[in-house]
Amino acid sequence: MASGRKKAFDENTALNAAMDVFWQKGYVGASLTDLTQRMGINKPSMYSSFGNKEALFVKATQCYLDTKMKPHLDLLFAEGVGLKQRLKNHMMSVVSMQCSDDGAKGCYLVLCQSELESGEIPAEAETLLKQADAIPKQIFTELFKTDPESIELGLNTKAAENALCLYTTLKGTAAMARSGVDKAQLEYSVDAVLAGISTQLH
Amino acid sequence: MASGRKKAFDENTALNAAMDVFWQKGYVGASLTDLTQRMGINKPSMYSSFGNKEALFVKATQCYLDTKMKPHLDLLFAEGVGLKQRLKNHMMSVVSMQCSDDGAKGCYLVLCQSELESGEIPAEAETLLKQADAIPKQIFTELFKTDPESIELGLNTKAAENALCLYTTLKGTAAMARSGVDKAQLEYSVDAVLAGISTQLH
DNA sequence: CTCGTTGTATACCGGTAGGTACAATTTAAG
DNA sequence: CTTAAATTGTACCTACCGGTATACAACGAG
Repeated sequence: MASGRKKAFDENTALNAAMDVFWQKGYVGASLTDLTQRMGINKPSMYSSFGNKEALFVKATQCYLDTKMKPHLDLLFAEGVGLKQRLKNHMMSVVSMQCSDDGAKGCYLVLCQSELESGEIPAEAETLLKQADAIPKQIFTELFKTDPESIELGLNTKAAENALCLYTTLKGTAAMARSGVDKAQLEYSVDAVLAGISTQLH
Repeated sequence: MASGRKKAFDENTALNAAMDVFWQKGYVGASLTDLTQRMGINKPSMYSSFGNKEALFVKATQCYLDTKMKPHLDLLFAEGVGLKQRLKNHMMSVVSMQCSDDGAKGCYLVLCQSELESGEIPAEAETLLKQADAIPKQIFTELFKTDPESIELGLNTKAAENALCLYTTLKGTAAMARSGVDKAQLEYSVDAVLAGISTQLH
């Protein structure tokens, strides 16, 4: 009996705002004052809705993976597009987001990496970040191994190797974007890497 | 008259220790407790010798540029070595350092980049970091423009463009190394980029 | 030795971090 | 309207941040 006062804010909207703050400042750099202000709520509301800063970070990270990272990965599996073009589309999509003016910049995962290494991020969030970090690697490798076009081109033997090369290059673009490198330069880099791989395999 | 007590520590050793801490944790992440503990001194000694945290950071960053960054750049100007080989030596040297077990990892400049963007680094240090960030770019461009072999290969017209590509790729390797990518993979990436550039120019 | 100078050690300053106790307020069931 | 459950805002907790006042220890000149 009795079901209490209604929430005066939307949890999902608030979570998106928190994601942006973490994305801009990292886990340690984002203070509760920063977070709650941008979320439009006060601290007790945050604690009752999300648990604590760590739990909020975990949920915000999951939100990033679902809404920001997945669209890029989907381009790798677009139907009716050749392997090479899909790879390019995928990488250019990442470059494009990194260089856009709206929203936060830089790779969420790369941004948190230094905090991971110095042990400033709690255990549960650390596990999630490491799992998320492994996703593109797995997908790239899997794609190279199972894609018909890849096998036809004789790429299967060097699949893992090439997947790793693309994956590392892709991760690099995030750091470059955050260093103020512009879009054209990044696209040129992506082209160069793709050309390099083609050369080595033909 | 009277010349006071002698210092019980070596300033240069202490500065190197401070550099390592900043390198691992960034400017904001490195607390005075972290710093002074690793430097083997207490806070008043640090303040009397270096001024404050900001001044210490500026000196530590200068130390990084002189002792860590310069050796890599020197490889670009080695005598009796071809341009392509010098570029490769230079990039592999960076990869090698990033993947070594001793000392801190990652690019000092990339590490501090997020703090730069969120305005957490004081003005003087910010200027120094931005200048340092521009050095490799300038050197790469200059090298492409003035190197006889480069001109002979007809690279001069696309010099700046290629320099930027190499520069961005190089910066990317630092982020990759910090993400746990191993040495062989990074070397493979460097090879791919160099191959890609050769393809585009011949 | 005395004395001024310099470095070291401890304890402390105001400010802010993450987190919480508590009272006031809103809601719906009875 | 009463009442119990849930959310809200304010004020506060301890811990640590960068920075410093102060007392003490080590030195060299005279």
